[in-house]
Amino acid sequence: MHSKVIFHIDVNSAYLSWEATSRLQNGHSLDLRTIPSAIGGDVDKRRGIILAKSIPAKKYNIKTGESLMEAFKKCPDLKVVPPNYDLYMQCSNAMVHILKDYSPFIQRYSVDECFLDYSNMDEHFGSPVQAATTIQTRIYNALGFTVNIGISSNKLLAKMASDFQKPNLVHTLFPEEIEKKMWPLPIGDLFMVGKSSAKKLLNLGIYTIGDLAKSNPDLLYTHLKSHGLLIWNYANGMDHSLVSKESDPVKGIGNSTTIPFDVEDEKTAKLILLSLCESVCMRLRQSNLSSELVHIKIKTNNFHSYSHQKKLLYGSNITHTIYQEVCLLFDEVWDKEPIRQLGVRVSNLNASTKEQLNLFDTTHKEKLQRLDDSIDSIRKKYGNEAILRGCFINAPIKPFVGGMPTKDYPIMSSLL
DNA sequence: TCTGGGGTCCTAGGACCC
DNA sequence: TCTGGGGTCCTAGGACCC
Repeated sequence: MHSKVIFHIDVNSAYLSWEATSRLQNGHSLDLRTIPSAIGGDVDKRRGIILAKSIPAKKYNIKTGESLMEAFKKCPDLKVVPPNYDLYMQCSNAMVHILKDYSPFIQRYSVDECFLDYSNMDEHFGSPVQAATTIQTRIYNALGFTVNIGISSNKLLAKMASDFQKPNLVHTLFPEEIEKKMWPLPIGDLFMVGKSSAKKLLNLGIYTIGDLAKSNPDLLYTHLKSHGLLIWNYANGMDHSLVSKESDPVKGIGNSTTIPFDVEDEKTAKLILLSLCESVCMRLRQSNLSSELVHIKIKTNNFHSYSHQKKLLYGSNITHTIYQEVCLLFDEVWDKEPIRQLGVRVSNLNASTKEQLNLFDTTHKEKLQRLDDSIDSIRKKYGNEAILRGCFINAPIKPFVGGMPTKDYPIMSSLL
């Protein structure tokens, strides 16, 4: 009847569930999911926002993205725990490992969300709802956390369905159910309708997803350009994107950091930029890529952001080279306002080849490249802070800033 | 005492070329 | 004195996602 059957698997309150599960496995008796709790950053380091919350915390109207201070005002007893990204990656991998038993077509959409193509699989694991229920139970029994699973004939509808009532539920949203299940929802619930689009739509008298579906696409184009047509299609349940096994090639690599204090001098700013370049360039090299476009971003202490970018004549992944370009960009654009956050990003990526180094200055560049290679291998062996540039000694700056998605974690069950 | 960090895609405006 | 239009590339900024 349905040509395709797509599942969207979404971990309920992922960071918080994973932390709760991990604590139970490590002998804690309290389940964080049963009390008002949240995963949050460090207030002292000016990173104090809510990253995830428990369902009891949700009842206090605590929202992801708001500051811890606001959250404490709503719920003084809120239990806040710092994030642990390594744990999240392990849990995510363990879940995918299970999902692979039910279809070869799985797309990791984020650390806590997957699409799975269940088309023509009924004879193996039963009807879509039966299979989804089986998957849910297996994940809970093996790994200790709950997921919502949305089922439909395309990815958009499956994703919308997994967002219905939570936790630990399976929902369908086939095209014939759109009118009843999706159209009454407020416009902001639609995938790809954020704050800004919602505001424009409200001004046009469009309040629900149904209103949007029935609106005139020409009008939408006038006010929201191509994005208007995209969300009109979504409101009508139309999406033809495929569950893609291979993850898209990386388009860019970046790291940014909020500094615990306002930076008012060039020297400190450049130290931070160097530490960002260290992590960005190491990631570049690990992917065997080089970059032809370097980009920096500055956020001031009053939250004004601006950026600057530059094309390179030749691709590079050498820390020293990228750092020099970053410094030039910084000098060209910094307006001397106190800095809260700095970011470095590289894009226009190509497979790195050593040939481009032969054009000129060969010995110098080869030396730098060998330096990077040795630093990389030391860090790989002994950790990112095992080796650091002399300028970081006695400086109040971490010599290596930035998260790196780490691969090849053992699956979780082997840790339990 | 406010307000993270990792991404992708789109658009407007200017430069430049024919 | 007036005054084309098509195309591409580049940049900065904004919107959206998790």
